[in-house]
Amino acid sequence: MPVHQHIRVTSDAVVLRFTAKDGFMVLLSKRSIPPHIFKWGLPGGFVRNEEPLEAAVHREIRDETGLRADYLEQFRTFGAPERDPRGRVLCVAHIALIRPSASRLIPGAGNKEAKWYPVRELPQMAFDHADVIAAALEHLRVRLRNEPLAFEMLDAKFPVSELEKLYEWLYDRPVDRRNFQKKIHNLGLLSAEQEKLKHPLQGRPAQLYSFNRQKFSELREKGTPVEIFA
Amino acid sequence: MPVHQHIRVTSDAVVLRFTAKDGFMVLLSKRSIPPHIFKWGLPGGFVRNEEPLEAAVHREIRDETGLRADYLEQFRTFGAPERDPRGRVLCVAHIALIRPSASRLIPGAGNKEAKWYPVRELPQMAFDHADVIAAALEHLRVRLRNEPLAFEMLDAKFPVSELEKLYEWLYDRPVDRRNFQKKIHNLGLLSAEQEKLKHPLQGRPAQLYSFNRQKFSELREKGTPVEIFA
DNA sequence: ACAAAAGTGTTGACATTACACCCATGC
DNA sequence: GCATGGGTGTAATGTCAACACTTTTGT
Repeated sequence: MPVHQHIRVTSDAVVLRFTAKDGFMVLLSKRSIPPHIFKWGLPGGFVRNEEPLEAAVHREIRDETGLRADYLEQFRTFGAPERDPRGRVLCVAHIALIRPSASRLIPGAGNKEAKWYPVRELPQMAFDHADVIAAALEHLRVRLRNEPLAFEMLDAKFPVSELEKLYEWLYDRPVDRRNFQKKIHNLGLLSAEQEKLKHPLQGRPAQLYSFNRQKFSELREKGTPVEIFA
Repeated sequence: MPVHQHIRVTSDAVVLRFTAKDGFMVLLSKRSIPPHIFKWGLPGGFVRNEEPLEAAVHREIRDETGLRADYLEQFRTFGAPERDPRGRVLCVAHIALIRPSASRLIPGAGNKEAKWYPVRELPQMAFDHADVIAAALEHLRVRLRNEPLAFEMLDAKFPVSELEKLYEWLYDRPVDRRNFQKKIHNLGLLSAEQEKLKHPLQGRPAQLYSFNRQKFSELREKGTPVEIFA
């Protein structure tokens, strides 16, 4: 039991939101203290001694931005010895997903200056946080093929096209609308809602669907392989 | 920058090996000090202040068991506040894979008593290490579908049946021998070797193959989806 | 009427499943 | 020659990719 070990630990989050209009956006907060003062960094910070890692992330997101993530998952710990100039600091990195309707930043709700940035146009980043974001997206690309995480980024009711565009954006390739609809409907994971999209900017209003979580669980229980996206 | 944070960090490994004869085995070392003295635990230990996480794992595996892992990958950090009675101790957990030919334990090569245990018949485990092993296997089940990690658990030259049995064991279901061969050969990832298996216990000697890593990289580069196992 | 987005069906290519017999070797 | 595991083909089915026109709405 080493008395001499001196490693500090932060719990940080790559908070992501998606809209067809803006693509994937990541929530950053401007650092107000050194090191890397005035650069942008991931919401997060030092874990308290008795605090679970996930609780720390939720607390930091709330304090720095006023938001509450709908989904949170740890994905990797960054531990390169030189990643923080203050000394050895591990970063337990999480992916947090938030629905567009819950992602509005209310000025003054958090203690820091926080802002959504397009994932493909990041500002000058603190520490190795650009790497962390890149790793988070790569992790998502793996997870979204088989896990219904995309639905954590959409509002409760959504048009199929929104889901499709999410996948198109993430894998950066065009998807055939007809084939996508066929596949997603054959899986039976979507339930049609009464309503149609109210205010399309242009064009025919879309049918709205919700994710049938129950159905998904049933398929999983039965061991049916569920591949949402190839 | 909290002077009051007091969290210690270990880097631990679920070291796995596979043979058709014994299935998946995990390398455990017997604890010689409290807490959980005389129980079995994962090889691993406290990270040094300037030491990368992976280096710490390799060092601990070597010191405790005398072995050297062929493949090492971090997969999750366990951080529940009460998981260690000594106080807050995070466990950065890794999966390590080792080939059968490199997995023989030489008594006295490590400082501790180390032993291979069948993954399905674990002894009394220290800390939450049984959970860590379960999570590692679940992680492997996801990774082995698309990543060529199975080849890190086989010797350089192996019969197809060995690969097949590895997948059968991990996913705990029978696989059709003919279909498996067809699929794996169509992917083109195996190169036939000159030799055949020398000393089969019984039956016809098997053709030996090696993993064509180059070919795999080419497919990846081209963006061809490579699904090794459904 | 025009612009914009939503909805929809068929076909050919390919991949997956299910299934049974012969082959090479050691004893 | 017998026991053991290795090697192989075909037919039916299901899945995926490619492809274009019509519908509904707002302006």
